[in-house]
Amino acid sequence: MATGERLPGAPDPTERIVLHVDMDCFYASCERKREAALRGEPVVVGMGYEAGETVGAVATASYEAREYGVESAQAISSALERLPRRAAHPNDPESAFYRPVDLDYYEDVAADVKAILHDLADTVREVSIDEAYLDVTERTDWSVAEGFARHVKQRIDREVGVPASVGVAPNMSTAKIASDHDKPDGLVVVPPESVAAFLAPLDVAAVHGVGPIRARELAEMGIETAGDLADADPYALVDRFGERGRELHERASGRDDRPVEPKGDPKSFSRESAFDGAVEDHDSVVERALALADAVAERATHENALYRTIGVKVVVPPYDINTRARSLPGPVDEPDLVRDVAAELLAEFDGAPVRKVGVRVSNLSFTANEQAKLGGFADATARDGTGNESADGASDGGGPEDGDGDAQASLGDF
DNA sequence: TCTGGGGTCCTAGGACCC
DNA sequence: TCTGGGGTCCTAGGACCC
Repeated sequence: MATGERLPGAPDPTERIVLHVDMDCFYASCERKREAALRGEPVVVGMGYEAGETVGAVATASYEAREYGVESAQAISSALERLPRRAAHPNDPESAFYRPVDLDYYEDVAADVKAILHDLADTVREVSIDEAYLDVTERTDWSVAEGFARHVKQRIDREVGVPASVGVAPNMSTAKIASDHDKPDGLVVVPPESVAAFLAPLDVAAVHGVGPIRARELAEMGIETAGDLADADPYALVDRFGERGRELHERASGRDDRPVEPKGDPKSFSRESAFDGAVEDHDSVVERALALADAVAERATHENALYRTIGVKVVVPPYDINTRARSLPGPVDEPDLVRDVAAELLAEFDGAPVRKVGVRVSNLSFTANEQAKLGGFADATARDGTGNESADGASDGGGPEDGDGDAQASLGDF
């Protein structure tokens, strides 16, 4: 069996020290950072709250707002039912501050946080705007890992002013579960010898990759805790869930050999937009799609990405998701083609009621890379891409990602 | 809770190739 | 002619995550 097999000479994965850093209700924390009046109050950040807007959802709710049942992905109307706007009820503590999503600002704040993380670890995997894994095996030791993690939290709080939860474990999967375990402002350390005991009592849903559907299927198999999952027959899991089944079994058992490595180039860019209710007028749908096509193409151009596949997504009532895609002979950067192909793919849905439409480009290749490979261009325009790829200091408009040229701030006290 | 927006990975079937 | 086996690419859909 695969358990414990390693290539000769490979480092023992059980000896790694991995941190998962998860910013608490990040968008709400950012709003609080620049607006002190929001501190300690229920805050809801979302789309569709502006005057005249009707479709929208909660992106992030502060923990105070969550107490009232407001949660992310919730429809605007539901959130407002639970917590009306503070503006309309100035003296009612059972009301919330609603703020629109301001992604540019959150990205600025996130960049400050990420700079600290890169300073504190040799390897950082930025998973999303508010989440990252750090391999700190070379920077600390299990005996002082808790102090190290506390230092990470404190630096973020002191230098940026937003709270984070941190999990420490011998691998990414367990570290992630650990950071989730005591949110917000959590700090959970799970040393190698405690992994199994830590995971066993947790609900299966705590395992990354178990959503509502799989949780229900697992329950039907009598599997309710991570311990049950770890004890289950892996073949039965593979039967039911395919390769995912094996993966879930490994994660629930606290095994995860994936190295912490920087995220590679993105695989796709997409934009989508919901209508207020279902729209039957095909021209309106196409019109919306063309705007999305332009936005997607612009994004790709800006990221120096060529695309070979263009696709659309059409959501029809009640909530059926249809996707159509077409691949081109070779990679291109041609905004007009994105428009044309999108419109053609949508023709099939002429006459159908449409709730939501989206446009996507995929099969990406990055021109900066290819030019570098061809070796022709002496210019130093290195990559960037949303992920990162700490090249030498280049950062175009996209995502400033200071390559850790001058890292090593030392953490004296450890 | 009747549903926003941006992503990732996996699977299955069909076409096509050797 | 009666039907093997391996592989790749493409499309569509599903589940999940933040």
